[in-house]
Amino acid sequence: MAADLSTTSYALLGLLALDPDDPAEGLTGYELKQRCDFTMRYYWVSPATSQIYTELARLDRLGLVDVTEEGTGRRSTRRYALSDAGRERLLTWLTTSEPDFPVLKHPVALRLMFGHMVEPEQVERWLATYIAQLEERTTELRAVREMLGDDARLRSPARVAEWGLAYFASERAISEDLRKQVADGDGGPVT
Amino acid sequence: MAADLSTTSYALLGLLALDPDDPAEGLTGYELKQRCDFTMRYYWVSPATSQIYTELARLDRLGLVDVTEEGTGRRSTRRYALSDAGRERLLTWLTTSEPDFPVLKHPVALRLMFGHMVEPEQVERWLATYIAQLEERTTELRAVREMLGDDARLRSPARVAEWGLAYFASERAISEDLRKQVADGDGGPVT
DNA sequence: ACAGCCATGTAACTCGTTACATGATTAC
DNA sequence: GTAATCATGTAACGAGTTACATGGCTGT
Repeated sequence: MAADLSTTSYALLGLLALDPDDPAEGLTGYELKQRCDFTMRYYWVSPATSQIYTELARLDRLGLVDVTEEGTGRRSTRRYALSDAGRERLLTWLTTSEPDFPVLKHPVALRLMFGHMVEPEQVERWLATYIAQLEERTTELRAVREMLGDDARLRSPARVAEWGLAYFASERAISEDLRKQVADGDGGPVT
Repeated sequence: MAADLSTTSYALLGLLALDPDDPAEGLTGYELKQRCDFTMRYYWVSPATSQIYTELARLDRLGLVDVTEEGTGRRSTRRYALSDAGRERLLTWLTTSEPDFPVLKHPVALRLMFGHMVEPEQVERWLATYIAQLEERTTELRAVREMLGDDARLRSPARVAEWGLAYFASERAISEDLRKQVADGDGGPVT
C-alpha cells in the first residue's frame, strides 16, 4: 500500500486539485493533456498522452481519483476528479517531501560546450535560433499568465508563470550576450 | 549502420574531444564520470556510472572510440580516446542537428504551483532551501569556471560555465523575490 | 463526404536508474 | 591490516516515448 508515486503522478493530482470547473465534474485525460501542454511543460514536462491515461488508471486503482463514466455510445468518456484520499496524499507529499534540485537539459548549452570545433557562424546560428524560440515561448507564457488573471485561487500558478517569464528573460539576456561575444570574433574553431 | 546516437552519447564524445591530456591517451570510464559530475551535470545530466560503461561499449562497437587496454593484473583498465570516425560523427551532429528547446524539471516551481494548498511557511521553506542549494552550486561552478582559466582551447566550456553562473544568479533573484512576496502575506492556503 | 478535433488505449522499445558484485591500488 | 579511492561491469526495473489502432462528434 501507498506505493510511492512518481513526481509526474503528483503533478497530475495537483492539476486536478487546481481544476477551476468547481463542481467536481473532473477532467478527461484529453483535457489533462492540454493543461500539461498549457502550463506544466514550462517547468516540469508534458507527458505523452498515452502516459497520462496509464497514470490515470494507476491513480484510479489507488483510489486517489474519483471516476465518472459517461457512456456516450459504444465508447465511454471518463472524467477524473481528485478524491479525498487523493487530496490528502497530495498534501502529504507537499508537506513532507524535499524538492530535488532542478534538472536542466540544455541542448544549446551542451553544443556550445564544443563550440571550438565548429565555425563561429554555427554557434551564432544556434544562439539565434534559441533566441527566436525563447521569444515564441515568452509570448505563449505571457498569454498563460494573463489567462490566470488575479483570481486568488490561481495566485500560485500565476506566480509560477511569472517565474517562467523571468527565466526566459534571463536566458534571452545571456544568449544575446554570448552571441555578441562570438560575433566579436572571440570564438571559432581551434585547429 | 550509423544507428542514431542519443544526445548523451554525443556528450560523451564531446568530453573525449575536450580531453586536455593531449597525447591521445584517452580517459577511463571512471574519469569520464568525474568530468560529467564536474561540468556536464549543470546543463545536461551526469549519467550513472553504469551507463557510462554501457555507452562506451556501444561507442567502441561503432568504432567511434579507440580503446587502449592496460592489463594490470587480472583486471584491465581501458582508456578511451576519440577516433577519427568519432570526431567526424560528432562534427556532423554539431553541424547538422537542430538543438531542441531546453527541458527544465523544476521540483520547486512545480510545488509552488500548488502553494495555495499549504501554509505560507511551507512555501518559504521550499524557497529558502532552494536558495541555499543555489549558493552551494554557485560556489562549485565558480570553482569550475576558475579551473578552466583563459586557455583558448577551453574558451567554449568556460563560456558555458559562465552561462550557468548567470542562470543561477537569475534563479536566486527570482526566488528571493518570490520569498519576499510570500513573506508579505501575499499567499497562504485558500480554504 | 471528408477533415479535424475529441477521446482512449495497447505494444514495443529506449534511456537511464538503483542495487549488486568484483577486484586492484594507495594512504594511513 | 584496513579504509578509501580507482575501476569495471551485470541484472532488474521504472519512467517515459513513439507508433499504432480505434471510434465518436462537429462543421463545411
